[in-house]
Amino acid sequence: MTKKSECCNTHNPTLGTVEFVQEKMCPGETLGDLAATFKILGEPVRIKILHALSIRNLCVCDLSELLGMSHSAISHQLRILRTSRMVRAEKAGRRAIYSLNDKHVEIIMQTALAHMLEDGCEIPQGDR
Amino acid sequence: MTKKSECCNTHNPTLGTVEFVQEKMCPGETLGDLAATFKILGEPVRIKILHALSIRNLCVCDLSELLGMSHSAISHQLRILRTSRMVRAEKAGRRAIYSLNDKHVEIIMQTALAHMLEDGCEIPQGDR
DNA sequence: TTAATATATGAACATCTGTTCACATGTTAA
DNA sequence: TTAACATGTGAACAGATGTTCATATATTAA
Repeated sequence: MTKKSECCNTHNPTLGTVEFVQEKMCPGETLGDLAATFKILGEPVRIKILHALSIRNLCVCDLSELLGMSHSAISHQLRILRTSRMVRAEKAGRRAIYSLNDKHVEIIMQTALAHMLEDGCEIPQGDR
Repeated sequence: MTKKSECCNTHNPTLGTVEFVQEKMCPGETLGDLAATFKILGEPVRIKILHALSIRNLCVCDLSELLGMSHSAISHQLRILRTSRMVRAEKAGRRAIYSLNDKHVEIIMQTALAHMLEDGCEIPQGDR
């Protein structure tokens, strides 16, 4: 019998397929956390902050100057990155020196960058 | 002399630091593209769609059933994933069978997942 | 042809999100 | 202490975004 779903009024999903995939899928919570991580990385300002911090530890003022944005805007974004444990701050006098909290984010960024550049963009020649 | 920046009214960035980092940074456009990629991955629904498609090719109706969402919502999200070349659709009768367009997205997701699970979450023990 | 199925899409709407603005806290210099 | 500096944060605002609703197109069944 074709399954009558609650969400689909008039459609008939492929028989057995949904159950098959559902069993093999990661928990929804895990995928949600994964999406949350990507969401934080999905903002140009934040990516630039993280990328800059991978080169050298910087204070708010340096980042503000580097990215051409107000201190407030930078500080708000840094708070998001702090909350998600991607960066940490260390007080040095009246400055707050920010640095990457671990190597994970950097590796994820580098992995994504490598795959992004691998095809489609600026490298027309390739062996397939 | 301390540099007077246009964006900073009263702050003085660390001398020479901004120039040093600026030279080593990737082009802003590249980082923008990277953020755009992450932004698409930063939505739970889209992550779930991509994850499901990494297990088996599925039609809109299957995804709708699997994720408990309307066909319209799924279709809208699939359009975003199609536009960004993460998935592709193949017509089979009146169905549209969706599949991952390349292996890059899957690898990026797996990399991020591995690093996410490595520490802090559900694995208290670890060798450092 | 007619009806049902499967998908696609524009418009409206509500929500989320990033920036600006104003202000507060804390530190250093005079 | 007083003034300048460096950062943090709440509120307001504007722009981005995802879902729903209605509708359109196309395919299959009757």
